[in-house]
Amino acid sequence: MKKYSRQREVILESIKMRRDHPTVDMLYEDLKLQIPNIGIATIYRNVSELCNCGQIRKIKCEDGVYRYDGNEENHIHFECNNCHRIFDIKLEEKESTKIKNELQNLVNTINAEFDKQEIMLSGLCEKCKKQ
Amino acid sequence: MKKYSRQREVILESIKMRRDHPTVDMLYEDLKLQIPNIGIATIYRNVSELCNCGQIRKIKCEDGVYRYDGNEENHIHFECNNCHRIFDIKLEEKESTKIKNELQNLVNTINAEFDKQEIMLSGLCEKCKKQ
DNA sequence: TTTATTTTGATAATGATTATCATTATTATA
DNA sequence: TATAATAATGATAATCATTATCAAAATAAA
Repeated sequence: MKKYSRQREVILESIKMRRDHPTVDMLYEDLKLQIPNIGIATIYRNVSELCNCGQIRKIKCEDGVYRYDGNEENHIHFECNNCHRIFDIKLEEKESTKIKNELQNLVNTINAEFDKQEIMLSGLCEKCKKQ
Repeated sequence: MKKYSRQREVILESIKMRRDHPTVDMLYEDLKLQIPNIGIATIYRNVSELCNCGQIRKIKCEDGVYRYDGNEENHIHFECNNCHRIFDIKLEEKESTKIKNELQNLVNTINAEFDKQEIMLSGLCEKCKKQ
């Protein structure tokens, strides 16, 4: 049974708003401004819950700290090896289904049932490659 | 300057041999049989080094623990949501270049410089979907 | 062989995440 | 509406993978 909480609402709203793939700590710093006595454990609990019910995505980065993503568009991720920011690369509908089909075919080769995908690219972002 | 060590040699050999994407702990348990007094810090140090020089790959799984992969073939990963094993899905040369080209095009849309990719799929493996 | 340098193993420190638990907030019911 | 039942919170302790430290051992160079 899911019970309403203002904390969960504010956490979800913040993640959906932001495009910088925040860590729990980043969310904590930000949300303290709205709910000064919010506990960091509450944020851990809720991002975990929100991932489970598919409202946000968890992404694993090079530094090993989880980041959270509320972008609902079809997209893949690009992490810069230098500044370690994560960029969303939007997929057009056509591209997205094309990639999904290719991946589905690959999954068929091991007779598995395909559910989710996470494509993480890395290299140098536009800014960092100019140095 | 890289100095030889038997430990590093044995660690690399074990990772290249295995196809089960071992964690550091799994490697530790195994390698103790060959080098009984090996320290777990030595394994951490060396897998990290071997990743940096591109001899093996590090993969991040759902449980947050790093696993290591010495498979040199072009492949992507599939993690079973039930048994949490990780399967390699081999890419034929043609497929591999096709995917790389598609990803290259996507990276171009954000003007970044493409270096590496990691495609992680998930769902149910052949065995687990039969239950 | 001697010296310089790197690696090792043991272990302490770190840091992100999870577990615990009394208190508080939300929902259901009388 | 008041009360009981249940779930969520905040504080903090516990966990656990990984990293840092450092004296001793191994390797390479002189």
